[in-house]
Amino acid sequence: MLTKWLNNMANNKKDQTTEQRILQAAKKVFIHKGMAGARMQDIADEAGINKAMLHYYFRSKEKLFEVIFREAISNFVPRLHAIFAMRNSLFEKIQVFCREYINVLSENPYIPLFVVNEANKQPYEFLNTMFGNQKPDLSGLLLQIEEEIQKGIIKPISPAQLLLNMMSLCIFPFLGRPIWKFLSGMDDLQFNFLMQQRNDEVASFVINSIKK
Amino acid sequence: MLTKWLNNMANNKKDQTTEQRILQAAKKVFIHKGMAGARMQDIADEAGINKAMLHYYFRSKEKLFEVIFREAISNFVPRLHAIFAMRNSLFEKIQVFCREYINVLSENPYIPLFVVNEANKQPYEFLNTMFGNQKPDLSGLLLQIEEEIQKGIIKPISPAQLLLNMMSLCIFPFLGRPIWKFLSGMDDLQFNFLMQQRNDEVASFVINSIKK
DNA sequence: GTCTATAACTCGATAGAC
DNA sequence: GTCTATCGAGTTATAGAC
Repeated sequence: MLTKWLNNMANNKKDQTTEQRILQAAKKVFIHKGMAGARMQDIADEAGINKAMLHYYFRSKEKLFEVIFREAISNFVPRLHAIFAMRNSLFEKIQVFCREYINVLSENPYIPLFVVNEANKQPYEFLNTMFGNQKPDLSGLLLQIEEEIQKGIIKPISPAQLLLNMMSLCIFPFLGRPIWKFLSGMDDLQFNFLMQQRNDEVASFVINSIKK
Repeated sequence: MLTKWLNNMANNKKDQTTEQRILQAAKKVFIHKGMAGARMQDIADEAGINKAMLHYYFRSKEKLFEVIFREAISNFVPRLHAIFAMRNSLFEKIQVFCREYINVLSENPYIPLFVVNEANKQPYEFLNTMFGNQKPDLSGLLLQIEEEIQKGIIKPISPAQLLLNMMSLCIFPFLGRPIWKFLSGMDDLQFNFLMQQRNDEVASFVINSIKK
């Protein structure tokens, strides 16, 4: 057990357990090709093992996919819930929303494409599973926006549009990354720098737009 | 020929040629399931014809996909090029950019997911084909932003971030549509209304944020 | 042009030796 | 635990009658 744990700590391929190598390979292949496009053979090749081993460890392609997916969102969804449940001033909320969102996605840059694809195929079923049958409650935030407009603190704007704007600004770059790199000619290093910079700037961009 | 043309004009299924019905069905299925997830049987069923007819008209699944895709972007890409090539004031440019972008995508709401997916699989090859080996030139717009900041017309902002913001605000809603519908509880009608409203509001949102 | 039947192939899954 | 070999379901693609 200790040996296994020690092995787990090493990132070196040779020191990884087969199970870990499979998980790492599957993640990569599923992200690039999606559930339908991914082949067990691709995953086996990527992991440098035999196809039969995949079934030995995870029984089926579907189960393997599920493990990957649950691991990916297990850390992600609670943080989303937390963001929507916060009780701060609107400007603070916007700041935390953007920072947390971009941080979470920077750590898991493949999640947006993954989620967007599955959600497009099986919206209700997939998203329900993803959010553990408990969808984040937007109404608190939407109501707060409404109130701040009434009070004259921010400029009039449709609360739904404002929230959609925030989501767009935080999520899109991770979906459009290859397109942006192609158009701008940036390399990975430059793109990552852009994302880091963005972490500070997005909230300001939103707040600048609505503050009086 | 005239008869065929007249047939083309009718949207009624019975008056369409088999070829048209296949294309329409294929579009629908490919959008919902992606290239890998789509089944020729699904397309045949959707078109109300036999599977063999698909091959009679388009030889292979790959060729059919290609036809759908080329048709989809043939109208799309030139308009993108035009947007970047415009010679107006920055605020006018932002307005046209957002309006044109959202208009184009409202007419082809499936393109973003399509492009984002393909671009993630084969960035360079795919995007080059898509843009006809002639990538839109961002530098004009980026330079103009730089200049307006120097002149003190707009607040300081990284030109790249500003452009990425505009793209995010215009494109993301079409990718995140099912997620947004799930979270907000909106139906298709409400969502489409949101997009129409957005057409007017996005440019204002951007301009509000950067104008002094 | 359209259909039925079936060949050819891909891919997930399993059996069984080591 | 790991491998090779192979099965069987599901799919793309084609042959051939009408």
